[in-house]
Amino acid sequence: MAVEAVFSAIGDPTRRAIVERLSRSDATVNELASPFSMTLQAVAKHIRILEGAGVIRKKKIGRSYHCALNRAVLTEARSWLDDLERDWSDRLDRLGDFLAEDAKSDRPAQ
Amino acid sequence: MAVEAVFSAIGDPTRRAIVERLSRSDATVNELASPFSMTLQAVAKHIRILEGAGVIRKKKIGRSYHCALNRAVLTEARSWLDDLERDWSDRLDRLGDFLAEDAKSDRPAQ
DNA sequence: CTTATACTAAACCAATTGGTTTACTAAAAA
DNA sequence: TTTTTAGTAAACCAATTGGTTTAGTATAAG
Repeated sequence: MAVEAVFSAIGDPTRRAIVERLSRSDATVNELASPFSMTLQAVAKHIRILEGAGVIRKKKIGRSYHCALNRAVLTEARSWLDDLERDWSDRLDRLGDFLAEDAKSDRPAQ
Repeated sequence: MAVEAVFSAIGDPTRRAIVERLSRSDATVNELASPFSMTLQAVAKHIRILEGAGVIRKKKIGRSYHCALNRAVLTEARSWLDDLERDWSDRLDRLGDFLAEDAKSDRPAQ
């Protein structure tokens, strides 16, 4: 599916917190919202974005909505990073890193 | 360190394209900008965001700026996803998935 | 020296985002 | 039945974002 949507979904700190929370246990929308100072509606919006990206699934049980992570999509995101690192490593094995000497300084170039 | 900034940085499609491009070879700001229809300045802004997040490094050589991926930070992002998946899997091993197809009336864990 | 190149810096603008409030519905509790 | 709970839906708003243009700086080429 869309790795596109996944990264942009977990790019938001609130949504990453929700995802982390769900990695520990499934939870209802209310349970997910309670740690935040924002309104339930705001959190519900974030949840819908995560749902739209396929990061989580939601299911109505009684009058509450239970949420759970969708492993497949998260695995896809990880694969994107895996592939990236592999391509990068392969290339370095062949060519060497012309920026290697600067690797220690984190400062942006000027 | 700031997985925060990393995910929000690669949450943008233009910036992900830049990162993918850099996984194949290092490149100058001009080289990175050329495939895009937007202005050089717009791409330069994206590059600065990636740099600020620690995803890439930039170095002035002559009058051009050369960019390269910063493996460490990308690895961190991958670790976040790894940890997430590990926590999630561990929990499922212990509890089972209440959203699994036949939908038992399992209460969500706290 | 003069001009072109490869950028950076900053002002500016429209569209998107993240939040609010207000209003609604379905299910459980009293 | 009436009320409360657990949400959804939508209008609305301020701040951020992603783009532009204009202007400036350092280096290389003519």
